[in-house]
This record gives sequence, structure tokens and C-alpha cells, in this order.
Amino acid sequence: MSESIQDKSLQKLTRDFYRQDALSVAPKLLGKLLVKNYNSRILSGMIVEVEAYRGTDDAASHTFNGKTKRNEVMYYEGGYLYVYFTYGMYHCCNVVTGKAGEGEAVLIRALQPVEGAEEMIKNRHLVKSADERMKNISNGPGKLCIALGIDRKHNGISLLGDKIYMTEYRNIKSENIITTERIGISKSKHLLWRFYIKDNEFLSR
DNA sequence: AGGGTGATATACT
DNA sequence: GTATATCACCCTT
Repeated sequence: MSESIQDKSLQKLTRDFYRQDALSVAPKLLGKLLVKNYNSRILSGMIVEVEAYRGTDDAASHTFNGKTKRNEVMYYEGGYLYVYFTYGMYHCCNVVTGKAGEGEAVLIRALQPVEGAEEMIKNRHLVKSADERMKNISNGPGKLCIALGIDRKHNGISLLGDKIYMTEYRNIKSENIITTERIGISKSKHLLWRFYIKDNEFLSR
């Protein structure tokens, strides 16, 4: 208890939080910290952009056509990481939400680096020259996975453990949360299931 | 605007 | 089994 000045802002998100519906969780994830233990160092970033994906009513969701080997983690109860490989070279990182069997998740689309930016730049093979490049570290779903070193090994990992987890960080006022159509999909485009922090510099677009 | 890259799903022999 | 289309992306022109 010696150094236990409990910083409320860094409290881990709970199972109850993740067990809510994807559409409830998605906007609430904005301003939270995604934390990764990386070679006993901490890499972290504030979530600034997300998209919700939900099984039955969302043709763009991996779970729209039922369970497969690839998407089975999405059917876990909320609080697990769903990581999939796409376009031959990238990974995308999702937070499973809802109750077991529902097949929902929230895609993390962009982070604002908080801790370990130097390491992230190395992971991304960027040259730290200008602030311009800093914005390029984790402003996209594929990029943030490279920056944090997230790949298929992390598929199905619990967010209540110590390898990867999320904590409280900043409170984002509702008037600073923008809602739009999702990016990069062709089906169910009309659904306004993308959420991002207004005027943040680290958005994917 | 187009190419790179490979897993996955679907549609065929 | 094999063939083809698609894909929740990123980078370069």
C-alpha cells in the first residue's frame, strides 16, 4: 500500500462495462487508454476513433453469417480482444462486447500515443523528424496494431489481464463526439456506427 | 488511382 | 479439390 495513491483515472475497465451493447460501448471507449505490455515496457494510447460491429443486423460484421473459425472470439462475452489478419499484411484490433453468443465488437481505428511513442515509431519503421510524422504513428487500424505490436497471437486474450487492457483516462464530453458512417466497408453503409473525438489530430481521416 | 499481400468464403469441377 | 472474388488497409504515384 506504500505507493498506492490510487489514480482513479487509470482504473481498469470492468467486465460489466464490456458486457454492454457494442453501440453503447463504442462511444464510451473514446478517451480511454489502450495499454500494452511490450517487452516489459508499457505502450499506450488514447482511443480517438472507433466503429461498432454487431452480428445479426449488420451485414458488414464478420459475424453476420454466423460463427466460423476466424470470428469465434467475437462470440465470447465482452472483455476479450478480437484480432484478425487482413489484406495480406495488416491486423485489426477489436474489443468484444455484449454477452456470450452475441457476436459483437468495437474496432479500434485510431490512437493518440501516450506512453512509449519512441518504441512505436521503431515498430512502424518511421523516422522521427517532424511532428507531422508523430501523427502518423497510430492513426489507422492497421497502423496502431503495428505500433503496439498486436497480431494474431493476441486474438482471444482477456482485457481484464495484464498483457493488454484498457483504463479510464479522459472524459470526453458528448458534444465532442462525432457520429458518422463507417469507413472502408461496402455493406450496411447507412449505419452511423463510427465515433470519433472532434478535431483530434490523430484520426484516420 | 492502383498495387501489394494472403486468409477466407463461396462457387464451382 | 481448385478457382475466383472479396476484404473493417496502407503506401506510393
